[in-house]
Amino acid sequence: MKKPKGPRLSAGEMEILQMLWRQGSVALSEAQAGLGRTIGYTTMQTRLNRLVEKGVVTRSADRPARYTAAVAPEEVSARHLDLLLERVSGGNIVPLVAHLVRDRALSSGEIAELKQLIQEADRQTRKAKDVKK
Amino acid sequence: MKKPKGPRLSAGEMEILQMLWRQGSVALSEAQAGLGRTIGYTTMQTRLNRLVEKGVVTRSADRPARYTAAVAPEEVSARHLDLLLERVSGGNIVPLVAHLVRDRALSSGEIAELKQLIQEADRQTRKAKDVKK
DNA sequence: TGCGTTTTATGACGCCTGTAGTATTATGAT
DNA sequence: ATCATAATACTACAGGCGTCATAAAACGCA
Repeated sequence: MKKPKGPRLSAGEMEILQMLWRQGSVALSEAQAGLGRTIGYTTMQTRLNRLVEKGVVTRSADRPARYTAAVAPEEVSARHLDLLLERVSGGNIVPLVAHLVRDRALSSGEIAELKQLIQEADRQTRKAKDVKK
Repeated sequence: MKKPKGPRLSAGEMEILQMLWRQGSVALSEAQAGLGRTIGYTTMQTRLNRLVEKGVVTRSADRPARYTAAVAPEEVSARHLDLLLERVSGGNIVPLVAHLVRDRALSSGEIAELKQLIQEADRQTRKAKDVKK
């Protein structure tokens, strides 16, 4: 299994990436407008180009060039999350989940989904144990 | 409720903070040694001092000054996690938890704890609904 | 073809962070 | 009191990122 372990992305760079994930593929002008707040046209240009140099965004060759995210949200987010997990609780997921579900209003639907997830994990665990034993 | 919303902390700064959380309170020399890898003595000095200026670390007045984290791990981590949550799934915790429990070997104990957590959240949800209705 | 508009390319600047060298000051042992 | 050592202060510098201005090039329409 390869571990690309892409370059470090700052908060601001994540902001751009999110926008690209939302919009799909954008021209410079659209990118500028598509970002929530307002920044200079050439600022967006610079930032996008730097992302391209980093390899996380691609730029089309056609005239009004279109910028597209070259990395999947899951990919980037997973790395971030794993890092955070390591930091906050040494890889232990329970405290993390605890924080997530505590002090937060969950809908019945979400509760159901969560139960589902745990149930699945439970099955996996049991299966693995059977094999090992 | 106040929202201190501490200053932005880089990965490197988190590295220092973690060390302080582990060690409790350290002198400069200990800090240098306590970090996993090796960096210059004055480098650690500069970095710690900058953290002090930011208010996330305190320095004692006595001679070999002792540096101590001024923020709790939960505090910082919670902020990071909430940011990540916002980024990765627009505040939706289910996909995040999904990633956490999927592709990861959980012990039976962990499974139990997770079930417990969901159960609790479930109770909260029902109670709230009763009140509202 | 000429000209205004849009797109792209470059260059600049300041702040933050990691890195560390050098200078100064306090301590402690003799 | 003196001198080596340890601790602290001060200075410097480079690379990354956010910000943009200005210059150049390509387009499209009259």
